[in-house]
Amino acid sequence: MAKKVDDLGRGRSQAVHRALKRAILDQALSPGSKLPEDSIGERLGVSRTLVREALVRLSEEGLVDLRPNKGATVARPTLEEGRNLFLTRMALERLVVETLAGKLTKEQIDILAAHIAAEDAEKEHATSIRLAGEFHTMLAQMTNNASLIRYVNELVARSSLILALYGRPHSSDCAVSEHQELLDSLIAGKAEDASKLMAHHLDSITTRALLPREDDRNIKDVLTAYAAAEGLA
Amino acid sequence: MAKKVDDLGRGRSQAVHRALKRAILDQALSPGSKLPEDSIGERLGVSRTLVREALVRLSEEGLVDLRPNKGATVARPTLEEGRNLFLTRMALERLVVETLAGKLTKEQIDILAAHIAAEDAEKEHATSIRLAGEFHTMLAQMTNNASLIRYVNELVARSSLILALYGRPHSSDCAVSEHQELLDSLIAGKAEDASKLMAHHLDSITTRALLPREDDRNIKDVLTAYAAAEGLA
DNA sequence: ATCGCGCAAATTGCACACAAAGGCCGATTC
DNA sequence: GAATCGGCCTTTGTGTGCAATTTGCGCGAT
Repeated sequence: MAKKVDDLGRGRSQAVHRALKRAILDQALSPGSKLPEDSIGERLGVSRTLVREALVRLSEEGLVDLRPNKGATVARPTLEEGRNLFLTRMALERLVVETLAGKLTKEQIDILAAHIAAEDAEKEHATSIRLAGEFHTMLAQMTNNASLIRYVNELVARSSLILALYGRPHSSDCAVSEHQELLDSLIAGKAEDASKLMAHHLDSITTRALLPREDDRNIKDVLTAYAAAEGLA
Repeated sequence: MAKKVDDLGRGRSQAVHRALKRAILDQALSPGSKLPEDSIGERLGVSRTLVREALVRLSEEGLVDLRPNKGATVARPTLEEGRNLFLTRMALERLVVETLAGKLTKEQIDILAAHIAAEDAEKEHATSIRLAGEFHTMLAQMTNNASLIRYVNELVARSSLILALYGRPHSSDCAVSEHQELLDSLIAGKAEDASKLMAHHLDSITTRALLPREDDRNIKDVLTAYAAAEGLA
């Protein structure tokens, strides 16, 4: 799944980067967790230097917060940031499907169809989330547009964080049927339809997973915000 | 111009980052230039460690290429990457103006109008390019959408690189009149118009500065590429 | 004269050591 | 008894040294 192009870069620092990224996306490290340089380095068998480099990269990707003299923590986006992020994501992913509509090769279609099948079969929630995200990154990948790929990857990754924080426990975050419909319009070459479907799809996620439970979610929100401000948990 | 949020982060490493970024965008360091860690550090009065951190950040922003064991060079995007980049930029900046249409405060309008006036008055080419870019980043800034701001900033910066490499010497890269029209539709709250204008505006840049003169541009292109390969200016 | 081999210089990769800043906890004072 | 001050301890910030890799050059062989 990790692309070859990611494997270039400087050897071990990239390895640390991937390890941490994976840990964060798997929620082995939950948002807000402290990320002390030396304990991470110790655990991974490298020096602080490399951990530091990885942390800088991760902060640049928006997955960790890096506060001066206070160290790194797993990013804890606000609900507001989350909504804005999905807005940005929508703009970019619309470009993705518009670019792809009617241009998919047979091989690509097969890959995507297989992936959707895998999503459909998956039972475990965490894995299911990862697969859903991968569907989006795979689409981006197929555009062959480097900056687009990069940003969509980043945004999808951060979306995981958002959903981890604010998502409802068992909302099927990406409806598999929507992925299938999307693929169908892409094959049919209906760019406009695909764009609309993607917009609707992402909008569904925000309304389905983020918006509802506004009342008690807000309470929790406010509490955690203040807790952080006071330096509590 | 540099935002406060950029000034947070770790003091001196950020300073190095900004210095290099500025140098690159001003074309004091032209695309393809080598960026040895120690000579930069010596020049700026810091150690390689900080330079390294800055280079990692810059590579993450796509302004420098970082190749394993081969060091850092100022990024040298291909023409293809350039076109893709502008495609991505278009998607995001359409979101920017759609978000902003009819929502600008009086203060914001004044700031933008003043900036356009400054652009209009500017005679020097390099400064004029910078101002034109700043107009776009200012717009993004006003959306208050963190990820959107970040990406537009990055893309605008990289656009400078592209234009430096492939732009025609005296093409007015951003027609000031187009900025004015854009602002007018934003004030009028015509989101659709603004979006179209932005798309047209960016498309103009690519066709005006990138696409035309395909023949001799290609020649020059090949020449500069080979020149760099041979270590010539 | 050209090609190839190998050594030397330059540059990066990485770790460690020291300096400084922040946080925690106990002591002291009101 | 609570609040504040002070010092220790933990964690980050930064410089430097050494090993490894790459690049460039020169010498020798064909």
